[in-house]
Amino acid sequence: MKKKRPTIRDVAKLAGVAAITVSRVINNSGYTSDETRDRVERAIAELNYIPNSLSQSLRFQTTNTVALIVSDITNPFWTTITRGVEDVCNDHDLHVILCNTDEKEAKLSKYVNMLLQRQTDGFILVPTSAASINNVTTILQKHVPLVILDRQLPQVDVDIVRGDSVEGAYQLTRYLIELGHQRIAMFSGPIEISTSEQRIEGYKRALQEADIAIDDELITFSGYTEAGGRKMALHMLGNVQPTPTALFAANNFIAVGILRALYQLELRVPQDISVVSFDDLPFDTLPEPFLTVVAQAPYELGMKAAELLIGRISGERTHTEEITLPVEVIVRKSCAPPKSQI
Amino acid sequence: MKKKRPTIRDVAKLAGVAAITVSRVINNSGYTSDETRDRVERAIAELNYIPNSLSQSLRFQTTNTVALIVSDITNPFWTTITRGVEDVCNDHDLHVILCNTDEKEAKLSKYVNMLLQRQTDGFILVPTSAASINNVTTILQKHVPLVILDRQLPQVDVDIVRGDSVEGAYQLTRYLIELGHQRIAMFSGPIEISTSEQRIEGYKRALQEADIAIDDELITFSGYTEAGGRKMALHMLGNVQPTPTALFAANNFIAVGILRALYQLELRVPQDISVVSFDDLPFDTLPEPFLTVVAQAPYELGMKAAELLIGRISGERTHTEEITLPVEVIVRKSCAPPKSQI
DNA sequence: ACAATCTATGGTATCGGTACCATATACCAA
DNA sequence: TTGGTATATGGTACCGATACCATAGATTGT
Repeated sequence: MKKKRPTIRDVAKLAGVAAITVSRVINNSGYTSDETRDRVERAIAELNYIPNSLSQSLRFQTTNTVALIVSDITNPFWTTITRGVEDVCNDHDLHVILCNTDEKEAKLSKYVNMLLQRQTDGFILVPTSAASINNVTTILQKHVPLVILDRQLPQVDVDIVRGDSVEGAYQLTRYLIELGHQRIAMFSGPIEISTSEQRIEGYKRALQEADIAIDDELITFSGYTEAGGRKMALHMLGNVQPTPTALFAANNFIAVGILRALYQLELRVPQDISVVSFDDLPFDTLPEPFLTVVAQAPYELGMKAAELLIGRISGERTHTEEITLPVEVIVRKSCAPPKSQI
Repeated sequence: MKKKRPTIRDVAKLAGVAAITVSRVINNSGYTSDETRDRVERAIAELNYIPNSLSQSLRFQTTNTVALIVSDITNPFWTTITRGVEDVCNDHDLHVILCNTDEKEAKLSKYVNMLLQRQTDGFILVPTSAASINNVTTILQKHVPLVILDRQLPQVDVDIVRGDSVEGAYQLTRYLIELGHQRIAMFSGPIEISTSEQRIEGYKRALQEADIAIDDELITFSGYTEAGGRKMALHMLGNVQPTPTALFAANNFIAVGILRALYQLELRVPQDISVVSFDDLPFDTLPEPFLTVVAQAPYELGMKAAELLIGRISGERTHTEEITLPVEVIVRKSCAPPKSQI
């Protein structure tokens, strides 16, 4: 015997007016006499009435809600992006629904369907793999605004915001080469994801420019996770000869796995081996950050994506945009010249 | 000239049946002949129809949505809680809306109002201060299920899940005392928050038991932030005499600020000064975590909160529950006996 | 053979808020 | 006085899905 929440008609009855009059008072639209306004306001206060935005959304065909679908908010890279998206959206009275896919295509599909059913006004989405194209086209078919974040999808004409993976990987690899490294291992993320490919591309380009032969044995793949990094590091340092003198982690969590594996192998960083990472990791080492990284600007990525999306939603923009934000190498203490050269 | 999404009536028209028949096909309710079912399914496929859950929610008076309101998902403590909540909710086909208050009462109010208007089925909420009681009663007045997380509010009869702050602070302080520390500084969070009070209470109790006089100069307050920790540490070590030999951070972000301040002051941890923290901080120092902490189990906190909430929503439970989860001291490397005693 | 039951389908009202159109009074200008 | 406009309020339909009741043919039991 739960008491039902009061509706606009309950307020109207109590105030002795029609429902539409209450609506006018609430929204300050049309004409209302001071006296009626007063009575209505008293009735609203007495009943503790709040309007039901479900019915408003149903009428207006808009929910003022956008979805942000990322892989894993446990990673500070994504939480920072999230804050960027939220801050911009809140300024525009848009609410953000946050979803984690854990890089699973099935979870992505589930969320996309759910969110479409709920009449979400727009999507900011991180594809989990090339297969995400199905979900992307599902959204576009329904003419719902969509911005892709971080990872490219081939052959879809859609807005995208991302960091410059190729350039970042290139610069970081060059940095290692300039320190004297020749055997640099690349610990990549999943093979079908564009950021993986592009980071490998930048890595290869830097090697080629320096006339260093590319050894495919030095490139391995796994998830963008600590467990993946650890596994790859243990394998690489146990089985590949000659042993690499520097390790390139394709993201921050992979770097964590690598560092932990190296510790277990009793290899010191940077004295015995150098490590660099794509993406920064706050508090990677206290009191001072330790990892040399190429950092994207995640907050700005989120902001830009939100701005693009809002442009679409408002209808102010109709041409597709591809935004690539610059990255920055931050040199810290995880690298040294290779051991043999010291 | 945006094309409108197809409705159930469009499907019905195309299939040559009534809307209600389409509804029956979709929901597998009532009777439908194989032939009709076929026609309807073809029509659904052709139009790419998906049902509008807004109207369903309006009818059913339920949205299958719960809100999780925390202070800041940048802090891994809250993201981990979030994952616990999400995992349980997803198992029950509930969707989670995540909101950050940044510890600001105004943001909390804004979210609570918005979420109530959207007919959210339940709330899991971290109060920002004692003033949050207004928002809490607003929710309870509307008979919407609510579980308070992490921080107690006095004089409200409401479900709550939290870690054992008093006991945790007590144990951590005892640990320091056993190492020989007598002057232990407490870097607390905001003064009106229950976890602050309780951690101070545990700290004081341990001191009293050891017959160590409580020096109010050794207790300072600020936000649960890195900036707060830094500021408090610089003040404490510059102005208070005799200087404390051990520092107690009331949360992980305060600990970060402290460690960075100590680095700036060229004090080594633990050789020159010991540091402990409430709440763990993943990757606080790579490759191996460094801080000695008392850890709550954030994932479990989130799970428990979600379970309590679901019990309320389903109506299976009507009495209020207060759950206090145990905490655990994790000794690592940030503490040593006080310098003078070495 | 006839009622009872099963199977299949549709009409209408409803959830809560608001757009649209209608109505009615007051006031001013010509 | 007439007409036009500003002010104030209400009735009805609609957004999309579905519960409830109604209808009607097919099937079964006695």
